[in-house]
Amino acid sequence: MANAGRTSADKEAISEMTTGRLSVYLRCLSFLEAQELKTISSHELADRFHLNSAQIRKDLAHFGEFGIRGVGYNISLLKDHLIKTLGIDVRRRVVIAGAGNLGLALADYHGFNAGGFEIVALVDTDPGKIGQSSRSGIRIRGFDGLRAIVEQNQVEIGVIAVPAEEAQSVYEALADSGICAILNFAPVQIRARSGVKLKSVDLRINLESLSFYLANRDEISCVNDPIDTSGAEPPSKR
Amino acid sequence: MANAGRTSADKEAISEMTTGRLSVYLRCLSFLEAQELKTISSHELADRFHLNSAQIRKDLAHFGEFGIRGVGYNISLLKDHLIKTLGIDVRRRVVIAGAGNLGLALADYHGFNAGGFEIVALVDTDPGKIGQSSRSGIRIRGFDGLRAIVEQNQVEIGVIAVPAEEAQSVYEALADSGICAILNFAPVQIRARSGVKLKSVDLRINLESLSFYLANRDEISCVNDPIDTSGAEPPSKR
DNA sequence: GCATGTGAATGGATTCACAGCT
DNA sequence: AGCTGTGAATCCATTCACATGC
Repeated sequence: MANAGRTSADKEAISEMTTGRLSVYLRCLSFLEAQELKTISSHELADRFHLNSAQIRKDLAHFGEFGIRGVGYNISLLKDHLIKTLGIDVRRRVVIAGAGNLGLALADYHGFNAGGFEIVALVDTDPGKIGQSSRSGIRIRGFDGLRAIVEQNQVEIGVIAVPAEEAQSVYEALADSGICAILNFAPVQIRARSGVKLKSVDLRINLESLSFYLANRDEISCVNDPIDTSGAEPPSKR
Repeated sequence: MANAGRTSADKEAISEMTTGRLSVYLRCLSFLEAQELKTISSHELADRFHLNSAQIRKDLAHFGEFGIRGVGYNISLLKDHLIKTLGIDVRRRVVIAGAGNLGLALADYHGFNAGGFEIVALVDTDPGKIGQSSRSGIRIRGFDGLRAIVEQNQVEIGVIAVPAEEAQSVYEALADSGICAILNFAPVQIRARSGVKLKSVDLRINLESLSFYLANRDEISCVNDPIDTSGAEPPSKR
């Protein structure tokens, strides 16, 4: 297949700030495409979705020249490009560790079961849960069977949805099973091994942040925020 | 009540980066307190939890002088101080809009029902759901009754757990009902009104970020990340 | 001596503003 | 003309390093 410009093969070290925004742009583009729009300028995109046009251009420019000067960006072309860049043009299989409330909800969460992602199983140690299914039909299997599940289904992503105390050992087990990208929902700082990407989301922190606002709003210049786009840690300052 | 040093009454405009870390420090301190430790230096705290000691000191210094030079910080004193600063020394009541998978899971999620937060109800428009309860017993009530629920229970925080299309109007309804701090899980950029704090969490973005890593790991200097601490938007650049 | 609290220095990320292309 | 792509400028966050106080 002929590939205009470069592929994403330049090793410029893209920041997570940037990649997070790529996801946002992808959403915006899908929305616009659904409205039959053909092209859009970075300016209009910025206006519509409360973004900054220069930032959009800069983010996109990391991955090749994709706009047309004087015109803007072709919506569906750019969308496809972002899908490829984000690696969700191929199916990414996911296993969720922990079939508690959160794990079950994530398994049935539409955003986790569409657009390139497929949850192949939940795993849990509780014998009472094993063999059952989530509402939408994702099987709950034994935690022991993890490695087999991962191998048979080519699972690439693991989600940690277990209590804080177990999170570290579950991380290890997921990593041992061959998974090398892990999303952690337990409220602990997991000690990550190199080569196994870790991303942590702490739901409680967000509530606490709102509480802080409520407690201090008089003295605070109220600032609202866009979708959370994360920050990265300094390259292994061990 | 005598109040050593200042209270949090200096209007220095604390960044959300900072407040997010306060939550992290609070976790760490609770953990240490459970181990009967009495004091800790910023250095040791940094070592144990992979943080930066100067940053810890700077973050804490925003809220008064709380350490003792040559010694460190008194763990339980500092912990109490953080709890007050974060405003979770008083009970913060929460209502969740949307009794789908995510809403139900959040309602039963331990982190949302402890440490100062109390979920008083789920609300939904689906008549089939109204009257039922989540597994842990949170009632599902009609969306119409929102205002009454908010007033009777002094609800301060709203959580949006509805599909993207409905998120904006649910935001408006929550704001109209008197709530002024809202946590949004729908994958859309909500247009916030001033005076009503909005924080958005996009779960899908995190998966996409991992997918990006998988698709580009060869060309990327693998960097792992700490707990997501969010970023704030420029002060109303309307 | 040791650890805090903080100005100064560094490092990133965002924004500006314009050269260059269509 | 209009809009992209990008160096330069700005802003903000993190880190350093030391004066200050226990």
